[in-house]
Amino acid sequence: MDRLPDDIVQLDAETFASEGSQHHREELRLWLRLLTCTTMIEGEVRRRLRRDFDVTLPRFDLMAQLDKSPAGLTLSDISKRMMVSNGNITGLVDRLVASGHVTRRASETDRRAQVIRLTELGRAEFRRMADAHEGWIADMFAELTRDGVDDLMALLGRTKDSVRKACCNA
Amino acid sequence: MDRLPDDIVQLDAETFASEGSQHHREELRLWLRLLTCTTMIEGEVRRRLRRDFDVTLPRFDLMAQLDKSPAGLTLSDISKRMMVSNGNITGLVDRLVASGHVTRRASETDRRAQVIRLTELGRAEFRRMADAHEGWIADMFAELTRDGVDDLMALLGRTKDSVRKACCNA
DNA sequence: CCGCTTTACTTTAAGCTTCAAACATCGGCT
DNA sequence: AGCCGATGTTTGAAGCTTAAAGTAAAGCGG
Repeated sequence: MDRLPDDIVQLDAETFASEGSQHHREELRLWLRLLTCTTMIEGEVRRRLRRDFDVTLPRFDLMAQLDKSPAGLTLSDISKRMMVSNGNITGLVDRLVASGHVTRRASETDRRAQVIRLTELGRAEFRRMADAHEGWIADMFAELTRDGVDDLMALLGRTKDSVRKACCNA
Repeated sequence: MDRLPDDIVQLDAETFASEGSQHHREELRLWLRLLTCTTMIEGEVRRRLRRDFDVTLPRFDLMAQLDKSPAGLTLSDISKRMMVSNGNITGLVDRLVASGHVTRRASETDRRAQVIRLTELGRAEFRRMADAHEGWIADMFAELTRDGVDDLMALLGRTKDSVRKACCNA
């Protein structure tokens, strides 16, 4: 019987009126923390890529995708994998072609599509950057234990599934 | 004495030639997964903010900071809290002033600084958006258990500390 | 009080990003 | 063959973002 007042208090506090119809504070805090972690790492990687290799993060990311697919990728492929809009990729590729890091060539099977590939220069530069990059990332996660890394990996896997369900309702 | 060979093997594997000087693959995969989660959520939030409220994510984020600080914030405060460059905030605030969502006023104690505050319109609109936003986030994390949320929170807390040490060497 | 460093902000150039609209091509269907 | 919805790409406008350089004011140590 003396449990009830506690529940009421929780819903009745001033937080209720000012916050919204439900208390999803925990998830919100979780999201903000997730965003903070990503922003911190991303910012540092961006800074170091520019400082050490004079390259932007989007250029690096695009080259990373191409490095994983030696047969080449279409603009749409790249767009899906990088999770950015397709119009974005057009300009990014334009600039990478101009600097000699990638090539565009017409697809042989689809006259709408173009296949983008790393040039030798592009691949060589990417390898150098990727080496350094891998070390930076390792450093940033260095304080996590082996189990910490595994646990985080698993939890983020579940998060990804959860987000996918909520967004694509699939 | 028989420890030595193991260390050599570690550096001598074929991963060495193709990957870099150490195998930090796990951390790299973890980072990519973290980035994927954030990108998915951020993209969906951006899309919904635009669709339902015709507002951009940076504008929403800035208003969120101001909502948390009713006394107002200087441009530098905002810049630090949002973890974006200071030049960025100038333009963002300009546009928010133009649309009547925030006010700039000179600081009374520091003639260099300006205090930015939400207007009544800004606060009202932010509240509406924040309500919806909180629900969206809750939905996206809905498949995580209570413990999952707590564990993730804790692990990301440790990650944040680790990143901070690696970046600011402090 | 002067000079120096730091802090607050603005400006510019270059690049990134999205969205929406336009266009070409593809593939299936009749 | 011809239509039609889906897919691949480009374009343009608006806005976001950073880095770097510049101005102004604050604060500190002589």
